[in-house]
Amino acid sequence: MKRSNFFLPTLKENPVDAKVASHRLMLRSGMVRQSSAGIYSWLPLGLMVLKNIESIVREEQDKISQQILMPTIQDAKIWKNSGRYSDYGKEMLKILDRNKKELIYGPTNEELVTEIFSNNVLSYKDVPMCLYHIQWKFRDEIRPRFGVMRGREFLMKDAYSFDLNEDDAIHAYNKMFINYLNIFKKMGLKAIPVKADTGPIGGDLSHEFVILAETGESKIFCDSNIFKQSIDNIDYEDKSLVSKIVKHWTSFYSSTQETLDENLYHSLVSSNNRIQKNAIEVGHLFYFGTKYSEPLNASVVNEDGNKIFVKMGSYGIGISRLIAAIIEVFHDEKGICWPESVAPFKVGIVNLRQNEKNCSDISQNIYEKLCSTGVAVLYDDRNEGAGSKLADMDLIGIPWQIRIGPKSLKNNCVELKQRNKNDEVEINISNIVNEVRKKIVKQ
RNA sequence: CGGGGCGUAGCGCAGCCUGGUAGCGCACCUGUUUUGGGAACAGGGGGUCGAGUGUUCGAAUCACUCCGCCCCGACCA
Repeated sequence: MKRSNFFLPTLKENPVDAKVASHRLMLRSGMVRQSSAGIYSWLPLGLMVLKNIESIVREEQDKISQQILMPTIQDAKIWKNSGRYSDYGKEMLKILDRNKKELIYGPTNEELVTEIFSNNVLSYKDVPMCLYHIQWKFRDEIRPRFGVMRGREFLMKDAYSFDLNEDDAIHAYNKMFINYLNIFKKMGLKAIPVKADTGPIGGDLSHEFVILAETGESKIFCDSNIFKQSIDNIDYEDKSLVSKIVKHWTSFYSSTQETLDENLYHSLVSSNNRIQKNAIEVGHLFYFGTKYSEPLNASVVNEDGNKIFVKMGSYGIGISRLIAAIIEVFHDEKGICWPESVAPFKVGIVNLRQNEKNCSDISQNIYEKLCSTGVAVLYDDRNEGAGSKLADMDLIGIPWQIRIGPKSLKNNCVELKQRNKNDEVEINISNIVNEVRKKIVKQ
């Protein structure tokens, strides 16, 4: 993509309403624009990142679940049947259609997915089943803030598992647990599972996945050893291995403010391993058994011919919130520093002297070669001052920068710089494309 | 929902108290000179002053009503 053709309205100055780094940087880098309180439009750069995160989530979830797509608008009736129509209260956006039929804009999908299941799955032979979808949700938050971190409209991946018995259901829960660790790892994040409150979703087993960040809205308490643990891809059908891994991860004390047991915390974690920090919640697992399957009559007939209600769990990841969380973790005073896996472009070319033919020819040439090898590259071909082009490139956070100017062209070289490192290296023009490709593949 | 604050050009703000032709910086357009960390000069465009009602010869400015947005508290991916 050439910058001159790319819709990227960056801002030099800080919007006064944006209080946290991620919000400020998302506005300044032209990723989003606010449309209403807690409601945002996604501009090309922001949408690219959103799609990248979505792909990572999809790739992993496909290993243990099947993707569907449910509507944003739901019939209020199923919410009345589950009893949540009133429980959810004012957070739920209620709508009347032309026939005065009551609809809602979905804040989550337990009811709807349960209805789909109950209407279409009748036999124990069709479970276990796990379905997920990635869809916009709306929760009429009392106070939306911090940009997409706590928007009212947000993109969420939510998965739902259906099992015959509690043992199988826990296995589904555990698979999701490990799947989440892998998802966040792929985004360069160190997410930690925290024992959690179940909130209005309900149930008795629940973990939040959180990312440590100054601006996080919840406080967590945990054992620092949890950060030293690693996760690998595994065979999800190996029930005992899955359970063993989850047991291992949950053996380290971690809790939110709400579930903190101070005595237990102090007895299990030595004082120099205790971490008490702000964190951003980016994922949540719930096991809630038959809480929805009973009222919504989601049952299957088992081997003995008896009708049994399925045991369910639900599992969310805040896709749009993750962007904010990633920026909170990966930024500096100049702007965003994207992890490569989610970066909108892998490489940015900064032509420092657009109106010198030599610089422009070489820039254009490198740009074309990188494009033709499938590298996502943004070429800043505008006729702007070098300073402003460099500052802009730093702001939008592309991981690799190729800087092309007279200084190094004298040596037949261009400069390669990693966004989050200070050193830049001169590389011969004839090698630059291969060098960059090697670095990108290696990561 | 309680408490506080703010709505004037795309962004940041002044003007309002004390009513009298709507301003500044950045951004944008044209031209020239520039170019290694957000360039300089010259010229230019852009506003139903959040909306409505009232007071007045006259309202961005005063009064009332409504709306929107932000911040602080109790809920949540």
